[in-house]
Amino acid sequence: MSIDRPELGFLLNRLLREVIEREQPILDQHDLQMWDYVIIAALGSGPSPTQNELAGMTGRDKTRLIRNLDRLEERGLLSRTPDPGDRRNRIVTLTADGRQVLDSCRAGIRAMEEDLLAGADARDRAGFESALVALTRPPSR
Amino acid sequence: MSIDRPELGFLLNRLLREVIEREQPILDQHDLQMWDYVIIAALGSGPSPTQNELAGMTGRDKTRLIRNLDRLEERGLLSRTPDPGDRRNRIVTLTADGRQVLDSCRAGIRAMEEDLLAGADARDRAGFESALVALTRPPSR
DNA sequence: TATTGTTATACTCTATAACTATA
DNA sequence: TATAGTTATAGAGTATAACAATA
Repeated sequence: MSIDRPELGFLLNRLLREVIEREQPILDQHDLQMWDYVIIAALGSGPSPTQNELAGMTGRDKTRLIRNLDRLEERGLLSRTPDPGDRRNRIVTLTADGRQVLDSCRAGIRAMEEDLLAGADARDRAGFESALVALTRPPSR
Repeated sequence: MSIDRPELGFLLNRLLREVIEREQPILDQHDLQMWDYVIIAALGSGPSPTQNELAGMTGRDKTRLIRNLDRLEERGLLSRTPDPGDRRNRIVTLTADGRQVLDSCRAGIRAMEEDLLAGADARDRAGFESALVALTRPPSR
């Protein structure tokens, strides 16, 4: 049985907007749009992907990804190099500068999350994070 | 201290999209868009508001609200009547048909949520719902 | 012929500003 | 003059299709 509460969609929407609003000033410090951050965060969590793979990882359409990559490359935060194995592909890699910006954002965001989650009961919070991870993992679909 | 997990924004975004995806077939059954449902849900949870108040309640811009109200009124799910006290205002009220559609959607959504939340450990789930409500309530701002 | 990256086009959604009627 | 509701216009964001290079 469940507690009586507003619908999940309402609650999740409200909370996500709160998170986005709190992340904005952090990203602004590095002159990053939300999609820029999603992209460099994806690049910082594994081996360098092709643009196509990066599009799949981030959920951004491959045609819309390009503008972001252009800007980030011009700022020296990432580089695009042809794949020697298949020269149709371009491999996207985070530069040292890009890594530094990513780490700085991550630290700021982690601190923001700590502050936000402090608003919940400590025991509830543990269940919240655990369930959130479990529910987000796709059930073998 | 927190468990090691992806960022809140990532998790909340993924879960919200899952919820929206699962709600879509329910709303489709009643030929409702997401905003239509948000609107009739707001109308079903208190005294009949003016269009301006309804815009504030739902977060929808008052100019964009109008198209939704036009469609819903034409379908007989709500009515707009001039406020006798201030004839600039139009008071929006759910009709009996609108109430019936709302109740049907709510039942379907509640069942969907039960199914979705079954994917989490029962104890975690209690903390999840409790923390979600607590974190969504604006801290006196 | 199929695929990657790219560009161009059309379409949708959103934001802003005007208009009317009431106050 | 100011406000609620409405409409119209311009801008941003998005989807789709075409193109060049490579396989």
